[in-house]
Amino acid sequence: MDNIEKQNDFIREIINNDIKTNKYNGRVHTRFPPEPNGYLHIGHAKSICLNFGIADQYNGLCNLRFDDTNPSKEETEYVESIKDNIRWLGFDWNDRLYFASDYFNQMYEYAIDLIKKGKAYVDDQTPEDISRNRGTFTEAGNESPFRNRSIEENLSLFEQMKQGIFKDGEKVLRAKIDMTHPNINMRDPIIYRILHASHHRTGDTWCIYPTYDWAHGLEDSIEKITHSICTLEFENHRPLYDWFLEQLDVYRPQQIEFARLNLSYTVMSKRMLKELVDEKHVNGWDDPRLPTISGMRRRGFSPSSIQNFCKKIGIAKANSLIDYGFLEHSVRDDLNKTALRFMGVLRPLKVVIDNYPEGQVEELEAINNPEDESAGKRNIPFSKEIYVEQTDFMEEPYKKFYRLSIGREVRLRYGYFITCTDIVKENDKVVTLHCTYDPETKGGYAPDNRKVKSTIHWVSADQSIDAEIHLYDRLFTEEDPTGHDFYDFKDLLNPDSHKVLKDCKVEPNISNLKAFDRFQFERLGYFCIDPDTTNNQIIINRTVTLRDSWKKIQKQFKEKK
RNA sequence: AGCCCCGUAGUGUAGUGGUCAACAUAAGAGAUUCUGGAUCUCUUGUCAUCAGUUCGAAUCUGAUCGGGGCUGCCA
Repeated sequence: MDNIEKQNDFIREIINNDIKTNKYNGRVHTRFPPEPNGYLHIGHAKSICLNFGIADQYNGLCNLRFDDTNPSKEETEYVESIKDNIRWLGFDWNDRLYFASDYFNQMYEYAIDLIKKGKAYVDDQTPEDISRNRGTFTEAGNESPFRNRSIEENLSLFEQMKQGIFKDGEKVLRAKIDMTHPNINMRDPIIYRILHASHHRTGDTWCIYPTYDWAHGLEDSIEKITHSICTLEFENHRPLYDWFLEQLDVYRPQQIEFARLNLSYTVMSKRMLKELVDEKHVNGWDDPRLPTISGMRRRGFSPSSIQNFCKKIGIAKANSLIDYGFLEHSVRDDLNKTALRFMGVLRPLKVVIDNYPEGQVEELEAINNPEDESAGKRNIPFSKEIYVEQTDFMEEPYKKFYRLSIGREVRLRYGYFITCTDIVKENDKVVTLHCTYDPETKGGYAPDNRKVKSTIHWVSADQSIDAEIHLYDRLFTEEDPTGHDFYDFKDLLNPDSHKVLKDCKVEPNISNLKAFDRFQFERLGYFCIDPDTTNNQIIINRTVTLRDSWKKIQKQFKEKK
């Protein structure tokens, strides 16, 4: 709560000022207005946290409103996924679920009002002519030959548009502003177009649909929004937003723009994400490699890690590119405090403890979360044959390698000290380690207080269970895959973004977990149970590795060579 | 080229005329530790440039340079 109070940015500053000057009688009412034409991504999460967060902070309200003004792109599937995602993130719109399509009648009436004021006209020009006559950045546009029709004619033509007399593209309704305006958006923008398409909610009731510019401000006005927060590309539309509401003489919210989120090594445009999904470069909208909310959930991100991330990146008007590492830090930070710990071996290497009694199985006590005592303890089975990680053994160790090697003693986490005495190779590959254990070191402590250089994780061979573990890496090989003029972003996909490990061994307690449960495999990283898990096949996704200073040492070692 | 927006450590954000420019993260060094994790300490900036206003400028003014957006019947 304290950090919420302290959170400040230029938008909250505007709100503070509006409250001070009593601009909206102290009211704060925001909205999150997704178009249901795709799945939500982390960029939307930033906007959700902003809009719902502001409402919370100021004891205001935040509406969920679907901006469904284009029937050709929108689907009910997306509506449901968006609602699920917002709820999962931890926000609630209560009973304020709205659709732009709920206001189609009202928007139509407003359009008639605008025509009656002599501020809108029906244009018969072809799309090509309209475009040509709009002018360019440096040249003014030309007025349409249909611009000065009488109000009566416009009214009747607009009525006929609504009745379906005309074909798509044959006529449009335009605002009558100024064809020489330096802001191209003000050069008689189109506010209604003919689309003989079935709408996901209104069906075939309408064949004319409002454009964004016409609809958005009206939606905000109807809902008595105070602060209409959107992204930077709408900055040049603000004069229009204000113009419409002023002409109509209705309640006026204020539009405020902020910079959208860019994350390195991924793409954040719905069009591109849809392309990746449709062309099967990824396995659906919830592919764990995608920055979609559904994908991140499946990958193992927690709602609070995403909320914290959004809070920490801040709100500003400067375009920026956030390092993917910052997102990783946010999950680690959250999961370190909350995730239960287990042991699992990704690439098993068999270890036979020669002096351990044949057939004996003992239960060893392990701590569930060293950061949270209340998480308690659990037992894990130990026996003569165990698996350790292949990478925890080196036949010819680097100078700074502290783990297993012939003659080396290490601690098995929550187990015993073991010393490697011999190795077995097949085709030059180490397949089995022979070790001895010190019975005095049960639980991981040596009575003589001798130290051991490292502690490694393990699972009992017979008592472990099999699992398929999926490892993920960045989706693209370039920091900004859309920033290249000569490459299509899909040419920059990382071919190694998804690896499947089929022979993993994990401790038996894992079988108690259910789909989407998040946990840590000690020393490896944070993981999550994949929803495709069945009774005979456990599938686990790796969210992120632990910070790995060994990787750095290794890199330095290789560079020195 | 016209209009609009933006330039503070590698990255991101704060700083709204007055102590050594703050915080987070990353990187590097050290301490500590039964996760090479976590934790703790230290190190890392011509505040885009130039000129002006002022006793005093990251903060105000102007110019320049650099980045982004805008010519859908998309949002």
